Amino acid sequence: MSSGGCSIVWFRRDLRVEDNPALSAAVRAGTVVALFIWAPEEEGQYQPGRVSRWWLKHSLAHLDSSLRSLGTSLITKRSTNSVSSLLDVVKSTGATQVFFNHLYDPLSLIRDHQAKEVLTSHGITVLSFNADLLYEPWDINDACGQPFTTFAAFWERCLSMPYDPDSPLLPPKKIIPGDVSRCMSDILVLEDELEKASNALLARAWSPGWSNANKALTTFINGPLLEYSKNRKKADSATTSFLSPHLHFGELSVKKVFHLVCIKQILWANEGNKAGEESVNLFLQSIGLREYSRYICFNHPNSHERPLLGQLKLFPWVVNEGYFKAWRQGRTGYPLVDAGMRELWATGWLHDRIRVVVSSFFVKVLQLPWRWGMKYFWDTLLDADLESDALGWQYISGSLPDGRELDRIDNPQFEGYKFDPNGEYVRRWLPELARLPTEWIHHPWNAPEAVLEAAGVELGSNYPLPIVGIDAAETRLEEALSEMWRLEAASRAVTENGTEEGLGDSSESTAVAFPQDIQMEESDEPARNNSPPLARHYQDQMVPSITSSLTRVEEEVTSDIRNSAEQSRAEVPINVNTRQNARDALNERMLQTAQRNAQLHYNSGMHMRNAAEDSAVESSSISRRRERDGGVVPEWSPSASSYSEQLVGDENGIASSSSYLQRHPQSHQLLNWRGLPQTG
DNA sequence: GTTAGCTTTGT
DNA sequence: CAAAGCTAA
Repeated sequence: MSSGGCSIVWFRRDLRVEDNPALSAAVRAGTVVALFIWAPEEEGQYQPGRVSRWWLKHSLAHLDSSLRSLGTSLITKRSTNSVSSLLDVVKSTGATQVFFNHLYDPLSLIRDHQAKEVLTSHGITVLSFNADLLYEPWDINDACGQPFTTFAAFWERCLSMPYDPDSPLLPPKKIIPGDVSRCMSDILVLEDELEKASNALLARAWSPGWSNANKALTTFINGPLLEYSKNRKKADSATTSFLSPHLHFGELSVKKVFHLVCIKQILWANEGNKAGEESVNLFLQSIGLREYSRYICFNHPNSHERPLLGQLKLFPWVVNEGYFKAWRQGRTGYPLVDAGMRELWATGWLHDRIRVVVSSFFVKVLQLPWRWGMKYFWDTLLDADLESDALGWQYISGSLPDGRELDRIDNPQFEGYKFDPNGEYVRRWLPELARLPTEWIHHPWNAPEAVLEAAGVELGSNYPLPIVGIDAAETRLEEALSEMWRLEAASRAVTENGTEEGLGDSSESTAVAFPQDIQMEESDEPARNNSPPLARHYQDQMVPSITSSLTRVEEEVTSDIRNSAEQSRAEVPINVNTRQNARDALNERMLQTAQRNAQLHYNSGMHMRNAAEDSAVESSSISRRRERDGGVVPEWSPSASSYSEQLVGDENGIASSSSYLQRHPQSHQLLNWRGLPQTG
């Protein structure tokens, strides 16, 4: 009956009332319906894991109570199709506008575009905003108007932009509720009975919710931030910001973090506090990496499943589920790695340094396919974040132009003495090694028999011997790299012979199916210090097949692939599965469209900056403009869009695109590791 | 104390 | 590879 001007605010990973541009815009426009849609099936294989859902549950409750104190409440919907649920809510509330904030992961890019199209075709006004980043990805380009391809250059540009990030918005003082009398909330089941027991521990260490996020920020800025630079090497870290899960769910605005931290930096700079200034720079850099992860994802929407440097597609990963299991359980025989993996399993948390240690070990010593590791992180981390994790794993696995070289193996023994010099971290998480002297704690396999005996360590029985020696790993890695170059040369030869699709298309991601039985057996549970055992309930995190399912059409195909992959899992196919190719082509088209449309849809919601800044984008990709809601809204047209095509890369996707490589002088460093043979 | 030359590290 | 850190004259 009411509301000519009822607006829906579609909350996603922006679970806050403060500095939430979509919410503020809706409040300004009139009555408001706050909506959250839970549609995990849409995320394909990246459905949130147990701890992630635990966080979400509490964050939503917190948001709801904040909204209630402002005059409305959160409508929740359980759905398998966000867009149609959105439309249902529009109809049942009589809303005329839908506002939401941007996301940059590949699935959201497509879904949000669909949402915009469908709603617009129903005569609904849709506006979207930047709530997640300091600057939108399309605002950060090099001198030629191209996206950056190395982090340092990207971040330097961000920090020297001619205009500051928007200042944070205050929370609304009051919200006038829309008419939801015909719109019932669904109860969301984000945690089942078995999981409750496991999750009970989490609440001791973490407090989800936007106002708790603000408290965590204040605590950090007034405390550990000052020593951030000094402490960053310690595995045992009460010294990190602990903001990542808050940031993942958008409980905390990055713009606000940036703002407050910069103010602190100015203060310290005035006092001549060098250490403080340095700490702020380092902390901001980690914020920058988060920005960069979105930037990479937007520019290369396949980066969660394809290496950005093409030759990695042909790397002969070791497909060994035994290794994978040992890694997950913290039974690799390398104490620092094992301690990290057990901490991850027990708490859903890992210091950034240790994430690098365990993932580097995974990729370089075990030589397992990095996407397996990434998926495991996704399932177990409290702050699991697709964009950040993709960036991290690509960095580790040598598939970024500015990442670590693949042939440099980090030795967990030496890293142990660097990050955990007194062995305290290892002792906390590996009780079976607790009595070992520090001298041997990071390499028990070298310890004299008598020492081991005195410490109650029986290698091979209560603590494993290293499952792979570092020397053996180095040898195998070199061989693998030669093999990769051999395949790469062969692939190039085929392509140059004029064959349409050569080897190059048997992408690594499709060749290596994810193991199906990721759950750990009860009996093999790693020992854990004095925490009560967590109930093992992992079915909900069972890993599906290899592909991201972007569409329903595709999901059908996916199950076929799963079956065929079962049979030949250990093989890196030499020949291209034609069905797979068709799927890839479909994906490619979807993504191209999505990219193009993302360009459109983001442009249409963005706050206009100064004209000069925008003109580059506008002139290349926008042909018409029209007025809407008093704002100038650019409109995209295909004929004018060379820009978005470049973002996608060539027909082979991001990974193998020569254009990507061409823009990377450094990539050739990768190509030249130790003069590996280019042929045979 | 300084510094060339080597090792480590870094997104 | 380049910058930073370290060592041995």
